[in-house]
Amino acid sequence: MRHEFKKIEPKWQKKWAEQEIFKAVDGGEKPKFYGLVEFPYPSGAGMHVGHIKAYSSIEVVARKRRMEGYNVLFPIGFDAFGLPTENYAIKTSTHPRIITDKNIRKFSEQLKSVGFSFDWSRVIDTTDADYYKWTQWIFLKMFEHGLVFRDKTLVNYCPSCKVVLSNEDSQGGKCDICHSDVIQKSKDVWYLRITEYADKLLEGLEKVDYPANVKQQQVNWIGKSTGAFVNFSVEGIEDQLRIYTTRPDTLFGVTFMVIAPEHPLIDKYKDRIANYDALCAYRAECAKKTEFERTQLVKDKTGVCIDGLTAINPVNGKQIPIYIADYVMMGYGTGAIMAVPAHDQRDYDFAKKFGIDIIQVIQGGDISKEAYAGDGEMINSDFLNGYTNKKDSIHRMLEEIEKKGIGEAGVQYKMKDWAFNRQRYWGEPIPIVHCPVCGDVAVPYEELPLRLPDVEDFQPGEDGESPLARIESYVNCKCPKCGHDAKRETDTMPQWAGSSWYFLRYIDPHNDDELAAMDKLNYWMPVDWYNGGMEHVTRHMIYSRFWHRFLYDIGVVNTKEPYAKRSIQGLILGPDGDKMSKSKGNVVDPLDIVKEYGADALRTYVLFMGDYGAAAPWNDSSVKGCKRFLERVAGLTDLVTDGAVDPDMEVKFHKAIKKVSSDIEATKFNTAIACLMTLINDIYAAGKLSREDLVIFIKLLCPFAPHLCEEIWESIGGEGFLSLAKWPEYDEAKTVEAKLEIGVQVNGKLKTTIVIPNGCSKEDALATAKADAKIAALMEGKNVVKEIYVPNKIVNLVIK
RNA sequence: GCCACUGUGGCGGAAUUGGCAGACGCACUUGACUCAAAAUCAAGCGGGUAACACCGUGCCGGUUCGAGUCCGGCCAGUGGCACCA
Repeated sequence: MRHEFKKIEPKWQKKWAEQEIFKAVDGGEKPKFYGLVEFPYPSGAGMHVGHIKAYSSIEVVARKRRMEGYNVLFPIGFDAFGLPTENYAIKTSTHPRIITDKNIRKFSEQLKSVGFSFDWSRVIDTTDADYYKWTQWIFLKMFEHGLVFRDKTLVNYCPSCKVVLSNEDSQGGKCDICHSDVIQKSKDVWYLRITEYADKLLEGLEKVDYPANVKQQQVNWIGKSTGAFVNFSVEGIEDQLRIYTTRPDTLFGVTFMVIAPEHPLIDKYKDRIANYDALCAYRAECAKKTEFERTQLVKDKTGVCIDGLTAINPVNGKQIPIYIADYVMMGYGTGAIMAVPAHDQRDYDFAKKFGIDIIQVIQGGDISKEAYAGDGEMINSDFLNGYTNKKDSIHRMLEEIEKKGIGEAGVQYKMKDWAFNRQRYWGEPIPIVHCPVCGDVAVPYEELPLRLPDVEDFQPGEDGESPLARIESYVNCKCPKCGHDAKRETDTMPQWAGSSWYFLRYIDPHNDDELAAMDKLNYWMPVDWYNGGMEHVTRHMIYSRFWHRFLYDIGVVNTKEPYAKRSIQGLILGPDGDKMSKSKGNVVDPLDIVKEYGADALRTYVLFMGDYGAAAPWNDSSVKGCKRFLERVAGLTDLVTDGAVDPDMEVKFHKAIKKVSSDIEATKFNTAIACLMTLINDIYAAGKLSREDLVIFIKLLCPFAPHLCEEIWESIGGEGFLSLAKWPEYDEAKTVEAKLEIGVQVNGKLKTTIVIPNGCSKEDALATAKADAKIAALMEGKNVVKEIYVPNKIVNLVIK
């Protein structure tokens, strides 16, 4: 048979669609498998080869599971709210709804042309009011449970996109969307109290099957530290200066304190501060710096001493000066620190610059040169002197602190609360009404969805106001509580909202009464296997785990964690080895590949190109290699002959079933395909194969190249769809050859190989080895000191 | 600076976890077929040698009968976090 991919690929795609063979059924006797891939953002550029690689892994697993007799849910949808579409809408004066619909159509066609076995009856679109109704519903539930709050604070603001960004969206001080510098701006911000879930998010990681580096990154992101809050009294004022430290046991080494430039203490006591103007000038200077500049680790510390406020060290009564400096951040801890220059490099640099005393309290290092952060005996520390164990000295100091009532043990997280509003049009409207009498009032649940009104102009306001703010009919409303004239919140939710729960909606996508029915959730959840990119490990995954855990806590879902298992795909780089980008002109369009080599070749190649988790450059010639392989597969039909079973070939097939099966589970798709290539080489070398063996071969290949395998199945009179046929099984006893070739070493160096029967005794193996002419020559006139035989693996003779 | 990972032919990458390094694919070379080219088929393909020997998994050392794999110390690179108190 010839491999006419242009003819057979559309043919089978049509048949699968018509007979809906990938449609998931809720419930039943079969075991369930819920495979999930990160749904695409339907950009105008269309599908990227990266999408193909990302989806092909779970595609292969889902197809294998179906053949193994599972009831499989493998859905797809579109994460369609967001800035790129809105920016395109502004540029082209086209409504984002029109653009989104067009892009979704294009994406769907493209996905279908690759033959992915998605259940197309469950497609969701986050911009569909029937969908975002439930996004809003979850938000209101969080509001109801005190997880939503509003604050006027300094936020990350992108002056180019005119939008407030979360920390996650402004990593490195650059806007995640347009990459311009993010500035700090005082704004009214809606927050989700994700920090309240920090411990639950950490705890949840213990039971899930994520790659170790993924877990590690999430742990780092949450950034839990344990330490103590200590209150320092300040001479002449009522308020205490509260600090957070991880080393309360170094309290005797405190020689100054530092507060963040934005610390409220300064304005509160400006009358007592002699150099208030200088402090304000310094503060203005800091505000000009971008977050990025400010967080650069610099030796050259800046700051100003507060003239008029002096703190008292609560353990020894010493007077200590207070500085403001921008190396202390308002956003972490209490925005104030006790500085121990002897044992913290930042404090050390600051003390050196400002000529402040450095008191060593931990023995070790050379503090004339740098701070000592290691362990050692406590010195100059009164009752702590002589302690050598960090844990013990911290414990002892905490006792003292609590006894004196000057503080308490506490924890801190690097993770901050989630800034949740955006001053943009193309997002879920935040269902809150501002009433002059009642304050912030939730839109009643029965009024959901709160629909996004149509507007003509999507341009954000100059002062960073949402385009919705200009629509009076939308803004002006009555308070749902008291009926007073009120105004709607006009900001929308961030891009991450819709993707924080989408996997739940696939389970029950058309339910008008609930986000998903509990019996269906009970059946399908958790997601058994979720594949995606490393870039979503700290944002989307943390957010969705947070939402899911909240929904669990209020009894809406049945599992604490949404994803039982996570895998990560590596990037596909351009043929030049650089990251693919339009500007570099090294982008590969998957549709071009489908046209030239076929969907099966494309699918096979993206999984064959290398270690699935690692980045690898695209190589057109290698795609050709995969196409060549598929042509040889098609040619197998011409080799089918009746006849006796070839025992060598039988072992090869059983080994292949075993390897392909286990490699798929281990995301080692490259070696699974290589194994089939080796097998086909062996078949061609033999020049024939049985019909039964051909069936095994196409079953093993079917998850990778389903169109061709279906076509072969049909051509040899197979019944029904191969995609639903039974996955082959192997017999462990038949995976081992009767005779094995093993290496023979002399003094640890390989000299030759011998053939021995499988499971042969040490004596026989050694005798065979010694009988070998080459080995015999090497042993001539030498004594054998040691004889090693590792069964079925190696013989090593140590001679002198 | 901190955390995690990686380093193997001309290239992408294998190596049952301590047991024949380089599977499989690409590229390349030679031959067959062809008027010719492409495609296909056959053979070869780490270095070295006429052939052996021998040398080879970033570098230095160690453990072991045996190390790509384990240990110690470097070097280089990737990803993430980052004045986090």
